[in-house]
Amino acid sequence: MATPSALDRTLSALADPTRRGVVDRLRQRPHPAGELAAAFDMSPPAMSRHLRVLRQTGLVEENVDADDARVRVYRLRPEPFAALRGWLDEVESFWEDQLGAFKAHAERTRGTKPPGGRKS
Amino acid sequence: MATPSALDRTLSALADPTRRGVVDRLRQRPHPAGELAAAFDMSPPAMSRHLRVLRQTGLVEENVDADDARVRVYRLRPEPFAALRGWLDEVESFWEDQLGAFKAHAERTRGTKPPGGRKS
DNA sequence: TTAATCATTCACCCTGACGTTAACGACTTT
DNA sequence: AAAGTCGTTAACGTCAGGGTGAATGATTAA
Repeated sequence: MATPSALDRTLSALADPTRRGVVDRLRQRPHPAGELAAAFDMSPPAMSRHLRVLRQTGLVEENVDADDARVRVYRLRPEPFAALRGWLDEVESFWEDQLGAFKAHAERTRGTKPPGGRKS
Repeated sequence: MATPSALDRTLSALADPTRRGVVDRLRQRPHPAGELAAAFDMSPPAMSRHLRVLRQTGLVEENVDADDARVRVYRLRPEPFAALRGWLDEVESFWEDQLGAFKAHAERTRGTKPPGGRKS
């Protein structure tokens, strides 16, 4: 594939347990990179790469700590989550449609079997 | 990894473009495995493996066609999507909290409308 | 200035995921 | 019964993803 879509990258990023753990942890408060590495019992390079992935998908943003410029503080960003929700809404509208069609059908026919439409 | 969580498997399954394409396609109507393989220009074994992944996470279900027992028809299942939505709601509550705090602050500072609380 | 700290990138290994072709089982058709 | 079709599993090759330790850059502490 030419270039993975934003949704591709968002879902791949969130598929990794470590990265989703980071997201969950950042829900509480922003964290420095080193704290995250320690929290997940992982070497700094490994965590750095995870954070880069999250950064590249826009799931987190990096800021230099005001008191110590060596420290990079990470926090969540909302946009990719909103996009994921948008896709999920679309998919789940499937069942809304089904339910609506079923209700309409039931109302028309009164006490018959659910729709079993086939063939294209 | 002891055993990947249901959310892990759901997100990994959906991270693959082909599998998400299958999900998108199944939104229209149920499809036989062969139709899906053809639609994505992919060998039957490759599609079969994708479908197995989707099945194992509960994202799709397999049924034998009523007219031709060789044909396996796949359709979407709602549960894993609901679970994903649940997690997404939790994550996004982060910003609701932020917004709530901001609204509360604004309300303390000057007089504004009260927040419409919505908790699960 | 020199040493220590924070986080990154670099070079490398290694497992797992995805694709292919070949073989198989189940069913349908002739 | 024999041949053809649908879909799966088996065996194999390839490549990206994720881990490590070493080296680098930037900043702070001694």
